[in-house]
Amino acid sequence: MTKKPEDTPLIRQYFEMKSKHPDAVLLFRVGDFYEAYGQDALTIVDILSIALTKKSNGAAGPIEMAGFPHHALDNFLPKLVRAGKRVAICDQLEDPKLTKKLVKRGITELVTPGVSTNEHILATKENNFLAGLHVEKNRAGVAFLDISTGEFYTAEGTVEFVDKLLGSFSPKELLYERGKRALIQERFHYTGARYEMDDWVYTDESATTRLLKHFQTNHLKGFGIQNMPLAIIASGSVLYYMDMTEHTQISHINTLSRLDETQYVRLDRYTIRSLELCETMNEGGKSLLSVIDRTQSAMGGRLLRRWLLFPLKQVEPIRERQDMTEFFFKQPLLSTAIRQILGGIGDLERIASKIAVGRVSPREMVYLKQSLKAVNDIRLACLEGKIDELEPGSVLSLDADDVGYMALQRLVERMQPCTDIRQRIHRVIVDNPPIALNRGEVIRAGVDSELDELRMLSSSGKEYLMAIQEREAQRTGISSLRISFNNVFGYYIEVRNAHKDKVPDEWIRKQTLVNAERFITQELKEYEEKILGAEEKIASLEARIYQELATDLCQYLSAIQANALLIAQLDCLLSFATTAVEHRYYRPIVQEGDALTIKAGRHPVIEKMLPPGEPYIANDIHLDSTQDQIIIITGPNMAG
DNA sequence: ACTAAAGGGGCTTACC
DNA sequence: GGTAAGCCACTTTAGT
Repeated sequence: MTKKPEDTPLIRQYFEMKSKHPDAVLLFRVGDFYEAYGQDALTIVDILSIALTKKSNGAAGPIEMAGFPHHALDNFLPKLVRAGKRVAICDQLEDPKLTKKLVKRGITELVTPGVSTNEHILATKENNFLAGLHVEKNRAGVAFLDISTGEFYTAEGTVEFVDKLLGSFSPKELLYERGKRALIQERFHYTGARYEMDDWVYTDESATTRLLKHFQTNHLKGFGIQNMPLAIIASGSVLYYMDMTEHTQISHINTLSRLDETQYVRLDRYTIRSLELCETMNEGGKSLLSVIDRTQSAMGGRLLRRWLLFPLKQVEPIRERQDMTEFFFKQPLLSTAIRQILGGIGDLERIASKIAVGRVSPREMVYLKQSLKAVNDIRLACLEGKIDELEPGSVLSLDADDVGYMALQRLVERMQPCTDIRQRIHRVIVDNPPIALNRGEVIRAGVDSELDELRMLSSSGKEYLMAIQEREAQRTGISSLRISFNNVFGYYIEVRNAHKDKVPDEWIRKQTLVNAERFITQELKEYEEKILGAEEKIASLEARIYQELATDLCQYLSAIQANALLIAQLDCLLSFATTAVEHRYYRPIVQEGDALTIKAGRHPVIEKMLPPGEPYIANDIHLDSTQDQIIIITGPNMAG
């Protein structure tokens, strides 16, 4: 009888984790490295072009292995995701020092094309939507979620309508019920990453429960979807997927917006593509978006793209946008000031999301503080005409009766000063913190007395080392004697070879370099212990205080998000005004009816693509539903 | 400018 | 029997 050769405990642990997500590549944290074994090793070697090696695996014989240090995850993870892989990240869950056995490990995140908070995977001015789809007969429900910004939308309607939404949102990943692959392939024109989930997820009850629990509410009326069973199921399936991919801290997803069929012109994917709204079909071309995008902020950029893909249908909201654009057009001083301030505003939406998922960096926190201050500056500039950024102390006189200004005021008044958040961050975090939170200098002095004491201890220890250096230099007569630090020996005394003979007997030689020798002494090691001990405590204390602040900020997420949306709108409107000035665009008169009249019209993209010096020949167009229903345009089809 | 070692777990091998 | 030393991906850093 032959016994099946046993894997070693580590490899067994790997395949245990692997069995939870068999369709994902598993990156397994072992010490400083993320490792993959067996088939996964072969896969990542192929995608990442790294070396294949092997790991001994007891009686079962060596197993394929590949890996990279944990700090390189940001480089490699996006490559795997872009190659269409689902990647399960498995981390160590306990301190290896506290156990003699194999360290406990667990999957902390499943990264997929549609679920990513990693900025190396995300495009700044583009959303990263995950879509959930549910079809029944001729109708379908759909939900779109961008976990990196917290935006969550849903809709229900004919298959044709939902297919158009898929075209406009262009999600990076599509979820649907297992077994419906053929049906979905036949009815929808989606080509990206897809994932099938169990049928029990697609029941009204399971979805409703999930939505109510997530939003902590008693009914779905507040979202206006109580009579949209397919939309409810689609939305619920998306939330289930968050759970499944270990994204459990998602309090930034705090509302579900119903996409209203009646408000927007529906564009299908062919129209979007052939009009080259966002992307061009040929090399070196320009999309309409790239020609008109003068937004300064990331969220403005994302909103402009959405405005372009969801053209308004109703006259009133169009006019309101036009009024505000015209106001900016007529106020170059204010516009310039605001544009400048906008340029200094960070990605509020994505910072808010990072706070929620617990991955905000110290530098992002300071950026948040500065950005919220900038929001308030814009508020004051628009409401009171204060343009300190441009000319300190000067105040513009704005026409209070201007319809555009009134609309702008209504928008800006909703911005929140967020003084609380700004003060909290300011009180706790230093002005120029490091990106990462590992070795100190993040928390401001005076925040915590224990921290201050430890810092004193550490710095006085260092001062004492300098005193030792001076004393020993005098005692031995070695003037070039230096005390310094490295990770191998800690603190040591370095002596140039020229003075080798003057070294006292009690010094312990540790290392010989080409033209110097390194020694330690009893005294040095004693102080080293004090200093390193203090530094270790400083690091853990700082981390604790930092986490407290980060958790505390979670209660303000919706205020930050509200500001982000208002800034995005303002940014888009200002971008329109900027483009209008630059390209000499005119404000079209929009009214009910079906006539279209263009006088001396120019195609925005073609005009930009002309070689320098070549004039654009503008042309007139008139179309309506009674007299001039058809016109024939000859030549290259570039009339727009 | 170039090279070698460290980084940290787990496993094997060598040695007492 | 236990313990110490060697190994291993990639990147960074220290040392030539």
